[in-house]
Order: sequence, then structure tokens, then C-alpha cells
Amino acid sequence: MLRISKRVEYGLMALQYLAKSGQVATTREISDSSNIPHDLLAKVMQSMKRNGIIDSFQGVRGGYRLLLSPEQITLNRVVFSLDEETAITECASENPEHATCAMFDTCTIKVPMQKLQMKLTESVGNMTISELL
Amino acid sequence: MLRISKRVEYGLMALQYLAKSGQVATTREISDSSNIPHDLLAKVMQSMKRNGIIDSFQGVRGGYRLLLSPEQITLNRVVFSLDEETAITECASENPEHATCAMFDTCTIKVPMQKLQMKLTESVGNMTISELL
DNA sequence: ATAAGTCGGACTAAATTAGTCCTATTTAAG
DNA sequence: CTTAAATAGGACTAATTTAGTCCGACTTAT
Ligand code: SF4
Ligand code: SF4
Repeated sequence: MLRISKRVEYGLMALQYLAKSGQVATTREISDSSNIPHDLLAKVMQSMKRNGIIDSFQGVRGGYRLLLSPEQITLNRVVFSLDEETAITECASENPEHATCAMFDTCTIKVPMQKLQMKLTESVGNMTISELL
Repeated sequence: MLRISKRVEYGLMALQYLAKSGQVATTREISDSSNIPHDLLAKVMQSMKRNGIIDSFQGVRGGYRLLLSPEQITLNRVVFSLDEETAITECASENPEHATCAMFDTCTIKVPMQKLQMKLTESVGNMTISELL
């Protein structure tokens, strides 16, 4: 129905890696093990760090570590930390900056789209990565 | 979480219009009433016709008509008829043509992604437009 | 005959996403 | 106290996908 971004795919791979190792791991380690473009993964890790899903240590022997247990990390949170726009339509965005659809006034499916958005967030987005990985 | 395409939005608007009118309606009529680019809507209607959701009449006084009741039309079906690719990831595609991900062999999240795909299809995709519109 | 419609392919434009590159900062270790 | 391995983050380019346009053919009620 709808495509998941590479950023999210990479993020999930990395979270899985961190969960399995239980240790601090570097982006190099993760990108090598999963064939992910290193620089891109670096961005992904930084985003998840800012969101508070993971923790970082700078400098030599630095890296990332899970800050939450897999049971606490929802898909919603991962997606939200990694994608620019997470709403199903422009108007369903929580961020009013992004809600500037030109046909907003005449649109007859705004409410349905909100419903869909809720359903999606609740039934799929609230899954945790422990249920998935 | 994931964005719905304009084609699907337009398709839903059109189906709503057809459901409400109960009559045969032209793309012009629908595109005018909803401010949808006419030529684009025409494509959308053609796609839904091919899928068997709607019915068409050519020539003067032609147009489209619902072929199924709103209770019979699932979101999945609408999306499937209108979007190129409907799978959440490349590898989750039912169409093997589209399943050529370069990292398939080493990927550690294939199974999770399949699960996600199923969950999405079942809990959101199986909603009918009568539940929505 | 004509005008109002669908049909469908090819094309262009716009937007989004993926990926790269470069520089700065932090810090363990020699 | 220097070096190398790491994160931090901004700017940029490339690739892909989606949105939208255009044109010519066919169909049919009037
Ligand atoms: S207002 Fe209507 S057309 Fe605009 S984004 Fe929302 S649903 Fe889509
Ligand atoms: S194989 Fe892995 S990386 Fe490739 S599309 Fe499937 S989930 Fe994504």
C-alpha cells in the first residue's frame, strides 16, 4: 500500500543489530555487517539519537547503544525520527507547517483521511520493534 | 507513517462522488466538483475501470458508474488498481518483477517487513470505502 | 456530421528520497 | 601532546518516483 523509506529500513536494521549485540556498536560495524551506505547510516543514527531512541559516545571507541528496550520502541517513533513527513496526506500532518494543501477547502475526503491516519498509527505504528525483529 | 498518492486520493474522491450520486457521472463533472486535474483523473478512472471497480460508457452522455457497492470496495483494491507499487518494501512485493533488492541476501529484516506488510494489508487495507466515506 | 465522451500511450515537470562529501569536534590510546 | 577513530552536522548531487500534460484514436447520442 505504501512504501517504507530506506532510512527507516536502515534504522530498523541498526536497532536490530544494537539489540542483538547489547553492546556499544559503531556505524562502521553496522554498515559493514548490513551493506548499508556508511554515510547514510551515520545520518540515520544521528536522527535516532536526537529522538532519544539511542545513545552515543564520541571519540575513539565511541559508538551507539540502545537507550530504550525493544519493547519500548514503537515503529511510529522510529519513523517519526527518520522521515521528513510521516502523515498519510498533507492535511493529516500534525505539523501545521506541512498542512497547506491547495484543495483543503473543497476536499471531501479530509475526515476519511484522518480516520485512516489514526487507524494506521494505532494498528501498525504502535507495534514495537520487539514484535517485529 | 507513509504517504498516500494523489492518484489514490483522487480515486477515493471519485468513488465517493459516484456513490453519492448513484448515477453515471463524467470525469469532467467529478474533476470540476473536486478541483482535480481533469486529465489525471481520467487516467485514474481508466485504471479503476480496468480493475473492475467501476464501469464505463463511451460516447456522448457516457461516463462512469460504480460496479461494486461501497461495502465491497476495499482500500487495498483501490490502491492496487492505482499505484505502481503497493508493497511496503521492494522484497515484500507480490510482483516478482519488482523484487530485485540488491541486499536481499544479507538483509536481516526481510521477515519483519513481510509481517508488517501483512499487518498493514489486513488491518488498514481491508477497510472498505463504506467505512471511510 | 458533430460534439461529448472514454481510451491509452508518450512525454515533461516537480517533488521526494537516496546517497555523497566535507569540515568540525570529541576522546581513547600511544 | 599527537594521532586516529569515532560522532555531529550542513550542503550538495544524483536517482527515482509521482504528478501532471498533451495528443491522437475511438465511440456514440443527438
Ligand atoms: S485536503 Fe484533501 S486533497 Fe488536500 S491533502 Fe487532505 S485529503 Fe488530500
Ligand atoms: S531485502 Fe531487506 S533491504 Fe531489500 S527491500 Fe527487503 S527489507 Fe529492504
